[in-house]
Amino acid sequence: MENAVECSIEKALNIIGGGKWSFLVLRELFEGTKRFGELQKAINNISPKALTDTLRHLERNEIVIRTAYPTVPVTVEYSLSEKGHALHKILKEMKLWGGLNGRNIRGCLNSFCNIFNVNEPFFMGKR
Amino acid sequence: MENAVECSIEKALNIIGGGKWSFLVLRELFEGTKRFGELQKAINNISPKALTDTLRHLERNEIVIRTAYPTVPVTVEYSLSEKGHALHKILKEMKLWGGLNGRNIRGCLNSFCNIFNVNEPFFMGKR
DNA sequence: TTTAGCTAGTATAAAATTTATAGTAACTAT
DNA sequence: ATAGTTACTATAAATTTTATACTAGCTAAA
Repeated sequence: MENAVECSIEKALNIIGGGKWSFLVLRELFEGTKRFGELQKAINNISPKALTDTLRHLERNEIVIRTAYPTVPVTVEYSLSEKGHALHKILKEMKLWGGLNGRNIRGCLNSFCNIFNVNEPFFMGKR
Repeated sequence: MENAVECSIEKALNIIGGGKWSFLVLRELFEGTKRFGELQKAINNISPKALTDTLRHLERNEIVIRTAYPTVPVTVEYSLSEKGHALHKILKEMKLWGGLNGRNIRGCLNSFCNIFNVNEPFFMGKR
């Protein structure tokens, strides 16, 4: 277990989270404070467990702040810490790139697949 | 299977790859053209299968260009396409953030775990 | 002429992670 | 009493990732 050397990109990735949902949770929280149910509705196909795990991970890494209010039933709000807000530039560049380079590619590949009757090549695995 | 709506961030993430290795492969390729063996050596703990899968994925999405030379044994080089180069800004911001916010956190948490004898809280799962 | 070594991978099974599904507490509203 | 709310947890099943060994097609050394 030699974790000695770790570049800044690895550091960032490890803190943000290896999971595939972190960036999408962050995307939602950049819009402002949100509740569990709102996040679940906004993020397509995320399971409550995956959401809980992602939020806990981000919380432990001081990116997300969890605030529980003693209402009935309990109300829990999630927001970004300062460190979390600092991630905005990454997301911004990602959005820019996705907007410029992501156009129709998925649709094209899906069409390709349909026409030639081959496996969906877009993701590395099945969904 | 409704893939109808997809924000730019999702587009970017889907193209870059859900896998946990894509960003690290990209990091290496920003340094210039590299070969399979070089990438494997440079990226800690990546298995040849994971590397192959990641490279194929990036290739299919036109981010990485694979060039095979008919030498003996065969020589294969991987480099970034123009679209791949355009990802540089994302990586740059990630590196910046990681440099500023990633310092010692892992070490601190590991120490915390040792002292209080709790599970490693840094990753979402076990490694 | 066996032996080992190289590159760029595959094949397979085992391990780990992620998902789906159902269920929980502790209430409120009807 | 019944259904509905929120923020989750538990469990097993499905999927993904990893480890391990193996391949082709050569070269270079002993």
